[in-house]
Amino acid sequence: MPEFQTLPGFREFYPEDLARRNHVFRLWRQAANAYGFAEYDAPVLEPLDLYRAKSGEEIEGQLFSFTDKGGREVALRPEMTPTVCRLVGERAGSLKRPIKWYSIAEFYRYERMQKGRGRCFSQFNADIFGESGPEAEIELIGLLIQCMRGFGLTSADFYVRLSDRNLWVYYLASLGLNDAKTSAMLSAVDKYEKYADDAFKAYITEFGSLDEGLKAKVLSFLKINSLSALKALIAEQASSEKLTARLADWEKVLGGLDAMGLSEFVSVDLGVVRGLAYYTGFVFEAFDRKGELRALAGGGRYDNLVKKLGGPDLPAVGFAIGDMTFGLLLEERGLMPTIVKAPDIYVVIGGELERKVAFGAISSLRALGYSVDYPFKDLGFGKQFKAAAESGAKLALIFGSDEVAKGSVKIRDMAVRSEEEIARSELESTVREFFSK
RNA sequence: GCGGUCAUAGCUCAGUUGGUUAGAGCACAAGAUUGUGAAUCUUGGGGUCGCGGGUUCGAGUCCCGUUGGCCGCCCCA
Repeated sequence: MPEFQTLPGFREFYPEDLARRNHVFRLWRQAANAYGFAEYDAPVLEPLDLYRAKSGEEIEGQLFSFTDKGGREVALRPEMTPTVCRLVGERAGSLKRPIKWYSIAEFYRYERMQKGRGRCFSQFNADIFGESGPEAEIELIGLLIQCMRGFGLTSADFYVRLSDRNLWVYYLASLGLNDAKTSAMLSAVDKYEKYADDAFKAYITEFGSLDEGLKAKVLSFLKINSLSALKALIAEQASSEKLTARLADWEKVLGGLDAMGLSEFVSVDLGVVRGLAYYTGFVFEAFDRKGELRALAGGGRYDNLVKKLGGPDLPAVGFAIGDMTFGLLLEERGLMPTIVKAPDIYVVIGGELERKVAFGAISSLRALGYSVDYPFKDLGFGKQFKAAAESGAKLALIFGSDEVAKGSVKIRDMAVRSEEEIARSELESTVREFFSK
């Protein structure tokens, strides 16, 4: 056992682990690029107040926070949203809209570890600022789906549950609930899937009782799982113009996603409201179809947050995918590749004299961008060919005493085990030709 | 913050009612092998048995504590 252990909940990435992480990041970047999002990054350490302002004082218990040597209260970032709100807010006046940004970054939360959750993790974050209409939701949900589809996951593997806090607020208002009751009821809705009727306990504690008729209406709304069911319920209880008007936004979002060919990935599901109070419209979460894992991704509209954090009034919608649960899903589906780091070329060297000649060729091939490896110590040819085969190189070059004396080099195609002797002057062009096939 | 469970080599594990110097496979390295491919054989490095205390003539083994892993609860931006 090493004297100094890794801090609890932190991860180390040995080369194979990092190769897998890089693979995930690369496909996320590819998806974001395809959707026209620009990548940004920002400090890992932020003023503690940034998170207090967004989430309240109680957030501090779950942060890696401390006082720095200048007496500043700081925290390792637990999420990207406040940071990106600041970045965009500061330059909102000069950024072309819509502002479509993404980042891939590591985050830190001081909490208990569980499957799919650690104290440090990476997230892909994507946000659209400056568009209040549902067009932003279409684009963002499309990107979310592509971020998973790009790995070979299908609609049999995951889906996005789409809901809307506006609908809930309008609906509860039409049932006569005030703001306090609405917020308590949303919290109950959020918990209903897990706790069933017990989810209403907090509401009852706070407001004395829960009318059975009201509860039935809330439950029937919560169980809506299609646009037609939503329309029917609203038509039946049409007591709010806002509700009816909101249906047009739903038509747009679902219609847009359908036109993109993505409707099989999206379910209407008003049982999702997300716990966070700052969401102001559509909210969505991605889950594995089997329901074995915690949420893969989550997001929604937060039109008031940029302003709340000191920026201009700027509508926004965003989501994040965490790397831990997503990685578990890829592994379960056998979609996490075993990435083997192999050089293009392995060089077999006869001895000390030949090594000097070989170094010239190695250096020039490397300058051309080929990945070239060779043994540090003089080894028998048998060992070297074994090493060449184990390295995974596609080509082996042989600088033995015979070849060096003749000014030639043998070039061996490792896959078909065929060899050809060429003049050293032809090496670069021969290699180039081989790899262009 | 709470509960359950586990901890022996880089990895997977064995280790008798407590008894000599803690083992195996895989992996790694050297040699057999100074001109050709994942084999084979030989050899080697690598352990304060998570850490600390206790019981005992004697602890990897039993007891207590602690740290860490895993699983769950709370929470989940």
